[in-house]
Amino acid sequence: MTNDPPRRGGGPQKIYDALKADILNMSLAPGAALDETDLSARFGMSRTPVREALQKLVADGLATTLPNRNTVVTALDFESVPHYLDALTLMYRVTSRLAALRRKPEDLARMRAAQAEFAAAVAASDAIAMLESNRNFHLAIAQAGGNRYYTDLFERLLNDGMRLLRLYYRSYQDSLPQEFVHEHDAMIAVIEAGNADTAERQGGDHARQIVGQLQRFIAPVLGAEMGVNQEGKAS
Amino acid sequence: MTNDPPRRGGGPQKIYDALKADILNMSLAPGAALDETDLSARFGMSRTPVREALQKLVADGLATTLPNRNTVVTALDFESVPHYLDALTLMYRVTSRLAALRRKPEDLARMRAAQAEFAAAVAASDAIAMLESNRNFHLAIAQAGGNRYYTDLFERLLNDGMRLLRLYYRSYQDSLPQEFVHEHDAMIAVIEAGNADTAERQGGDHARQIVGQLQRFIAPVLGAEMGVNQEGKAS
DNA sequence: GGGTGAGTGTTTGTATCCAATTTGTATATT
DNA sequence: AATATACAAATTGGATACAAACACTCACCC
Repeated sequence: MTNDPPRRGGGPQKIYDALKADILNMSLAPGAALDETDLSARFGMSRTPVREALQKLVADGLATTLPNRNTVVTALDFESVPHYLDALTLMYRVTSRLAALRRKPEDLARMRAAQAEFAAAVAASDAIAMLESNRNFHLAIAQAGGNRYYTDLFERLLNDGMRLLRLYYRSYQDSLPQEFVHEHDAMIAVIEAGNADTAERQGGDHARQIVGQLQRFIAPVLGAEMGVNQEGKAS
Repeated sequence: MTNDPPRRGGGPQKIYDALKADILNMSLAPGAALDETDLSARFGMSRTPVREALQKLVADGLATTLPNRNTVVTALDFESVPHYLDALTLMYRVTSRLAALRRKPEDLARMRAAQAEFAAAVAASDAIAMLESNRNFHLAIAQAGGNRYYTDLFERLLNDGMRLLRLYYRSYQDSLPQEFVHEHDAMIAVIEAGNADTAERQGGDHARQIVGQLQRFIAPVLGAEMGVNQEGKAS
């Protein structure tokens, strides 16, 4: 039993992974400061690997920086949401179609593993695990298509989706719908059968549901119903 | 007349810009080593900004690195060319359609400026300037569409395309075709007119031409015609 | 000739230090 | 009270130093 010390080079990745997870599940809020000196103390490393990790987060669009200013978690920019949803819808269709055309047995195994985690998270009402495994499930579909240009874009879209949907589910007290479990199962079956047209349609439908979720999220709760004629009196 | 010293923070960007240009025009060949210590000496800066620039190139896919190994210029991977062309074709259509739907006057001005540089480069038989201005022209079209998810992917595709097409034109002694100048003019007119269907079709046609160029590049020159019956005697 | 180990040189990853820039706070002025 | 100014503290950008990891060469052995 050898206890080899870790080889050099893993520091930045460890910091990156931890911060990325916090950003994606909204533990680190949009606009939150990512201080080199704080993070250096928190992870017990010098600022050099911290800076490298932050640069990677910036490259991924998860953090934003300006010269001589501290790095912050990237905002969820309302103006870009329609652009996001447009690209998400297209890429759900593209990745699903390609997965149906090109998937291999090991791709299906990866989808099924992620789906099992998704189902377990839904059963446990664990919203964060659900969002992570959902992301991993759809990423596995994209990877099955084998085109890294599409996969990279889709991964960025899934990352942004995780943050947006965290808001959505949090506003519904993390109540998770079981029908998505069935939908994922159906997706796997169609991709396995190589039915590209149906896969693409399913992908598009799935994206439309996300559009609906985000539309519900921004729907007014009280504004149209709350009486404003008398101070402090709700009608 | 004040001679202010440059503010801090521009070092990495300067290195990045210089290396990126060299990578895109194939002055820096695929696989070429990007040594921190060499570059530190070349740019007259410490390794810290060099490392930052290299990390950005890695994030852009233009350089590739492994732990404790030097960074190299990313290979032009033959296996991914069909994936590349698939994504390129789709994204030419998407960006052209969006540009026709959403362009503003300043977008058109930017397209026209890039197109003027393209025409001048073609007239001067300057292949590198032609490839750069072609990239800038098509990027301006993508930016006119206003969706940064599409623009980012398209920019990556245009970068890779610059490297591939550099090979193509170099193998034709940098002979540049005039008809692309007319095609770009036609694209601008259609986008200005807001004709999304025609714009999309033009985008797809343009991509198909690039497919044709790369197919010609890999066509055998001698293999099918050169006699091999007698040593050293060509038939 | 081929394989192995030791020694040397080079490069990379990280820590530490220095200096520029920004931010926060205290004090003075209106 | 509001604003301006001065100063200190904190953070970032970059340089330098140290050590781990790798590449290369040479000597030795089979």
